Order: sequence, then structure tokens, then C-alpha cells
Amino acid sequence: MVIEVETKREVQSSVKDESLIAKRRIQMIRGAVSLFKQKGFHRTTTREIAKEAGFSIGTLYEYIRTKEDVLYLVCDSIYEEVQERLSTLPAQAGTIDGLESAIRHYYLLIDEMQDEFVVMYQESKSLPKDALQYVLNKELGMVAIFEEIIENCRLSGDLHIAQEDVKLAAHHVVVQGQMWAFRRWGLHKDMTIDEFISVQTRFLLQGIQKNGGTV
Amino acid sequence: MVIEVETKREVQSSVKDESLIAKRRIQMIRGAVSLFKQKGFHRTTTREIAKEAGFSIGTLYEYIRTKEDVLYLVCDSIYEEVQERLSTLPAQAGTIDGLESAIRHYYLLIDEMQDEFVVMYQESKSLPKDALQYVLNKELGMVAIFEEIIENCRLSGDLHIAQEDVKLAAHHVVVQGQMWAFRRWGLHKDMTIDEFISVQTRFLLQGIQKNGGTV
Amino acid sequence: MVIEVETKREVQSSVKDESLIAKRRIQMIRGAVSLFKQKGFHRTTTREIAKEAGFSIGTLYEYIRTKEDVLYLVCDSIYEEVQERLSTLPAQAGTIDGLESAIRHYYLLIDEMQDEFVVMYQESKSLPKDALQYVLNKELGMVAIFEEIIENCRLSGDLHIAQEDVKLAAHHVVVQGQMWAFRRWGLHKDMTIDEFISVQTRFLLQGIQKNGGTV
Amino acid sequence: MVIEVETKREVQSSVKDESLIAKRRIQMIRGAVSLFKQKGFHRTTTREIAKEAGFSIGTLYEYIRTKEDVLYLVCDSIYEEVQERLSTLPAQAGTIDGLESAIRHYYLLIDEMQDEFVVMYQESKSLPKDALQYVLNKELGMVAIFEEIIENCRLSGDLHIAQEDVKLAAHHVVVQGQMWAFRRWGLHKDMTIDEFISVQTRFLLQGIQKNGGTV
DNA sequence: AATGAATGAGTTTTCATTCAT
DNA sequence: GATGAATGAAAACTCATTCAT
Repeated sequence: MVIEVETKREVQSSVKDESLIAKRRIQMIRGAVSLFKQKGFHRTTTREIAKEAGFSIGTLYEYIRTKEDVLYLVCDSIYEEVQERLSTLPAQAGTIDGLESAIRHYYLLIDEMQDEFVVMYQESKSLPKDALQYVLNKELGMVAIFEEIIENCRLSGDLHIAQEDVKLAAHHVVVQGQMWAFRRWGLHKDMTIDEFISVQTRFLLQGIQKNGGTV
Repeated sequence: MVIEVETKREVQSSVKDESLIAKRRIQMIRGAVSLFKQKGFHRTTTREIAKEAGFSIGTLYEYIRTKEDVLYLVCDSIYEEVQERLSTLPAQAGTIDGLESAIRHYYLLIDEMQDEFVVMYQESKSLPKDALQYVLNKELGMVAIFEEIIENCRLSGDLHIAQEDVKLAAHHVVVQGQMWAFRRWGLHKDMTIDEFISVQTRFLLQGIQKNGGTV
Repeated sequence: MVIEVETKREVQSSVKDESLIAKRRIQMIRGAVSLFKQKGFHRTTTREIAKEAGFSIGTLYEYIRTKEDVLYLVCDSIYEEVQERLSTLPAQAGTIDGLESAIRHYYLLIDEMQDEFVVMYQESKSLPKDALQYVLNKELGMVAIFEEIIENCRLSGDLHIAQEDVKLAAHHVVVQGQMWAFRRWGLHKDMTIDEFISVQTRFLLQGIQKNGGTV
Repeated sequence: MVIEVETKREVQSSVKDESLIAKRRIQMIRGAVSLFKQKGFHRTTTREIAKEAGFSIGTLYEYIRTKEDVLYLVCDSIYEEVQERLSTLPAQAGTIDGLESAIRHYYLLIDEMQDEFVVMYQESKSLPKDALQYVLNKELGMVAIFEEIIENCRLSGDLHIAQEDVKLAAHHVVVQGQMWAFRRWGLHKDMTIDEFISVQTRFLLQGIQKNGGTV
């Protein structure tokens, strides 16, 4: 299954040197995430972003065109990193072990990038229409990854699940991951990420199983 | 189990007549929800809120002190309504049927109040510290309701679940409900609220069951 | 002949009291003309306009929406005044005396409102498309006034002029008037407005006469 | 009559090679005229000028010191060209034919260089004091050319005109020329440049004639 | 109680100019 | 001589909040 993603939105820059653009944008994104985390997108000023990134306001605007571009770059870079890191998964296609491993990797990733995830989910609504669409597509891409893995388990017979429940199960996995990022205030005092992973996996695998036997 | 809620924040008003305050605030909240839904808290101006509510900007400020007060009133009124409506549940304490009924009621409620829920979750981060705390406590109150129901099922023996998993299960219920409000773009085209309720309930009850037997 | 002018462009104001709008706009226009005169439209800031008008920047923007609105109001008010003052002319239709009187009034008016005229002609190019169109139409309206007067003289037989030259003659009158405003640096040291009027009138009346006799 | 022109303003350049300076400035002026024509001086950025000229912003500033220098160079080059082209006129001094020929040449020139003329008249007000003075002097130089021609006709007896009207007549010629450039929107649909020249000449020669007889 | 005009701090964005390479 | 990245002062415009009526 090929995960097709909308054509990438280009953020215009008046600087030509591509490697410089990449470097400056990394600075910019790092600074922006840190600020958005603290105060949210709207309460953060472009001047603050520039300062945090280590250059002047004028320079900031050499690399973007609007403040919303910064938000887009932040969201995009997060998905980029997530997808890159998930793509290295050993694709033990069609086995429960493979599914468990994917979930584990995904949740560990979220745990590491909690701030980024929270920022992205909280603020992406402020993106302009087209950018928002692009980001939602990336999100669907995430769901699709798990959809595929689960579907393979179903086909291989490792997992007893109705075909029509596969999509929901995939959403389930993704949303539970978000829950870990979003509900730290409610969850982290009661369990570690490892406990969370193990309980979630158990929940999922049991919950998922099609009611076939004696249960 | 006692659900302890932070002392309610009072929103100051320079008007004395309490029933007038109540009336104006209802107008205000209705208008604000509708606007926040469309444009978010930050993109909505106080002038717009006043207009939508049907009075002047001057009058608006007779009933609140800051724009954030409006957001607080919105969030508070949503929880108020949710709790009021959940409190009417027949408390078939300790039975699976009671749990299922509670979940059903909760999810139907969310389906009805989708916009309000989304607004609240998206914007509550913009509340000032103390108001945010109050709202988070309300949220914990929601979780506690389900925690209590599940715990009762556990105690009655209707549900095989480890005690340490009860809290997570309660979070689970609440978060899955939010998922329905938040992920319309990904879910509603694939299922109805009734299907969602039934699948979620099955997932939950199976997932929850302590691994005891043959499964 | 009816001089039809494009529908007036409305400048939006968030203030409701019409008489207050009128009053504030007069202050604003007065201040703006004085500043545009000194530094031109682009070099004048909105803050300066507000200050010169005697109120704050915020108040300025209660009465306009963009800086260009100020320029439009300036241009519009000038034409308004010119047309009002020209409309009081005794309409000695069809006589040379009537034409001379009209020219005299027009040129005296320009002499009085030199600054306004210069501002208008120098800056109107900065108006947005539709506003520019409206102003150009007003200008054509000015030309049309003289076109009508001259045509009447032609019809009455008081003036020997080819029909096809009437329009040019009218432009001529108007442009010569502008010349007085624009070329002060070249003209005012050499003649008074009265001398200018008398010479221009003579020029025009002689130049205009259809080549009929011995000249 | 000697036409005295203010000392030419030097525009500083950090480049030494004079022929290179000349070449770059031609590129620059060509680009700038084209841009000023479309958007005016203030709405044109130095970056755009550099780009249109075919080199980088850094290079632009090797050949000028401020943006206003560009405007000055533009205005100066226009007058330079006009004067050069008028200087080739056969100086049939003192004859009506010579005057007519000069007018014809001048108006044809304006017709050809309409854009340049409009730019110059619209934007020269943005020049710094001293540069503006220099340009106004150039303009007076233009007037002086016609003043001299007319005066010669007067002296030769070919033209009956009061001495004190000579200067105004010269302004007249120049201003009518500007009218052709400025009022295209009002004039060009009604006549060709040839018709314009012929009517203007007739107007002028008749209007100019001193009131000697019965007329 | 209700109104809405007034305020000005604060925000995004632009752009002439410089200077290290 | 040429380049273009960096700078930051300055500009237009917004909007929460106040207060006289």
C-alpha cells in the first residue's frame, strides 16, 4: 500500500542558498516549538521567534513569508521526523509481534517528542486552509501505516478482527498515542511510558479480537 | 469516592441583578461558542462576541472583566451541562449494563455537543492558570465518574480488571469520546455514532478484561 | 446636459453617529492636506495624520479602513467643494460673458485652493483602482461643465468654434487652471492671478475663434 | 539668451571605471522607468530595480548611494534626451515656421516618451531638495528654449505679441505638451497626436496674437 | 444598565542599506 | 567589482479595554 501525500506546500524564501535555508529553518523551528509550547502560537510574536532562533526579525522574514509559515514548518518537520523514524521499523509484516513493535516504537517516539506533538495538535487549527489540509493528510498517513500493519495481521490470520474494524483500530492506536502526550497531567503520575505501552497493547489486542469463541 | 472540585472561580460583574447576569451570560456564551467554533478564541474579537450576543461592547464589559472570562464561562458552562446530564443516569452501580449505559449516554452527549467539546479542548489552553486548573479538575471529575463506575463493576465481580488498570480504563473511555468529537474528518464518513458506541463498548469491555482464561 | 458621476465610493467607518463622522473627517482631511502638501502621501504616516487631526491613531482607524481611504476622502472633498462653488455660477448660458465669468470663478477658486489641487493631482495616482476611477470621473465632470458652457456659446452663435474643437477647448480651460497651481515656481513671480486670468481668457477666446476672417 | 543650469549633481559611485558606470546606469534607468511607470517610485523597491536592471542589490548600491539617486538619474536622463533631441532643430530663428516646427518636434517627442514624461512629472517631487531644484531648472530650460524662439518671432515682427506675454506663451507651449502626456485618458480617444499638434498650434498662434485690430 | 467613541500598546510585515565573502 | 544574507527602524493596522454620556 502506498501512502500518497498531497503535494508538499513550499514556503517561499528570498534566500537562495538551500543549505542555509535548511539550517536557518532548523533554528527557527527549534525556537518556535519551544515558544509555542510555553505560550501557544497566538501569544508568541514573530520577534520572539526570531530572537529565540538567534537572528533578527528581518532575517526571519527572509526565510518565511508569514507567521503562519512558521507554524506550518513546525508541523511539517514533526511529521517528517515521525515518518522517518517509523519507516526504519523492521517490517515484520503480518505478525502480532510486528504490530506490537510498531506500537511500541510509535509510543516511545511520542514520549520523546511530547512537546512537539502537543504543539502540533493544539495549534494546527491555526494553519491556513491548504496547509491544514496537508497536515491532516500527513495525519491520515500515520493512521494508514497502522491500518496496513493491522490489515496484514488480519490477512495472515494472526489477528481475529472484522475487516470493517481495521480502520477504527488504527485510529485507536494513534489516538491513544496522543492521549499520552495530551494527558500527562492525568496519566504520568500514575504510570511510566513502559507501563502505558504494555497496558495499551494488551487492551488493544484483546479489545480488537473478534468475538469468536467463549469470551 | 468524593469528587473534589477546586473552588469555583467567580467572574466579576459590575451589574447587581443576578438574574440579569445569568441571562446576559447565556446570550454571551451562545454567541461565543458559535464564534470560537468558526474562528477560534484568538481570532474572535470582543466586539464580535458582543454583537453576536446581541448587545454592545460596553455592555459586554459590564458582565465580564477580560476576554478570557468569556472563554472561562464557555468552558464552565459546557462542563456544567455535561455533569448535569450525566448525573441523571440511573446509577445501576456495579453492573456491566450500568457501565454500558453510562458510556452510551456520554458518547451520545458528546455527539450532540461536538462543537462545544471541540471548542473547549482546543481553546482551554488559553485560559489563565487558575481557570485552567479549575477546568482540568472538572475534566478529572469526568474521569472520576467512570473510574467509580468501573471500580464498582470490579468490586461486584462483574468485570475482571486489575485494580491498577481502573484509572487508565476510565481515561480510556473519556478519551475515546473526545476522539469522536475531534476526528470527525477521519471517522464520521466511516461509521455512525451508534456503530461507534457499539464498537467502542466491545473494544473496551474485551480489552479491559483481565487476561484470565483462554483468550 | 446632465453630468453623471459614478456611484460614490463609501468609506467604511465603525462609528455610527453620522454627524460625528462628518466632523472627524473634516479634521482628518484638513490635517492630511496640510501634511501631504509638505511631504506627499507616501512620506506621511497614519500616525502623523491622526496627530495633526487631533486624535489618536486608534480613533483615526474608527473612521477609515486604510490609509488610502484618507487620500480618497481628500480628493473627494476637494471636488465636492469645487463643484459646489461652481454650481452657484449665474448660468448666463450661451454668452461670452457667461464663459468668461465661469473661467474667472474657476481660476480664482484654484488660486484659493492651490495646495489642495496640487495634492490631488500629485497623489491621486496612489488611489486604488476604483477610487481612482471615481476621481477621474469627477475630473471629467469638471471638463464637462466647461464643455457645456462652450457648446452653448457655439450654439448661440456667440463663439465661432468648430464643434469638434469644443472638447479640447474645455480640456484647455481646465488644464490651464491646473498650470496656475502647478507652476507657481515658474509663474507667480511674473504675474498675479488677475493678470493670469485676463491673459488666459484672451488667449482662449482668440485661439478658440474659428478661423473665419482676416487673421 | 543664455540658459543657465545649476551645477549638475554628481551621484557617487564606488566603482572607478567610468564606462562601466555609464553602462550600469543605463540598465538601471531603463529598468527603473519601466517600474516607476507601473507602480510609482514609492511602491517600487530597490530590489526590484536591481532585478529589472539585471544585477544584484549589492551591485546596485555600488553605483548609487540612495534610492533617490535612481530617481534623480531617471529625471536627469529624460531631460538629457529631450534637450539633445531638441538641440538638433534647424534654428529658423524668428519665423513662424520655425516656431511651428519646434512645437511639432517637441510634441512628437513627448508622444514618443510619454511614459518617461509622466514618471518624471509624477515622481520628481520625491527628489531631495537640491536634486529637485536641479530638475526644475532643467524644466525652466525647456521653457527658455521656447521663450527664445517666440521672442525672436516677436522681434522679427512675425508674431504680434506683447513682450510681457512671451514668457506665459512659452509656459503655455510646454504645459500643453504635458497635457498630452498626462491626459491620455481624456484626450487620446478623441484625437491623434497630429490633430492635437495642429489644433494646439492654431490655438496658440491665434491666441497669442496681440489684440491689434477689431477682433 | 446600556452605549459606543476613544485610546494606544502591541503586532505583523516591509525594505533601504550595509558588509563580509 | 559582484553578490546576497543580515539588519532593524519604521510603517500600517488591530483590538482589548475604558469611561463619559
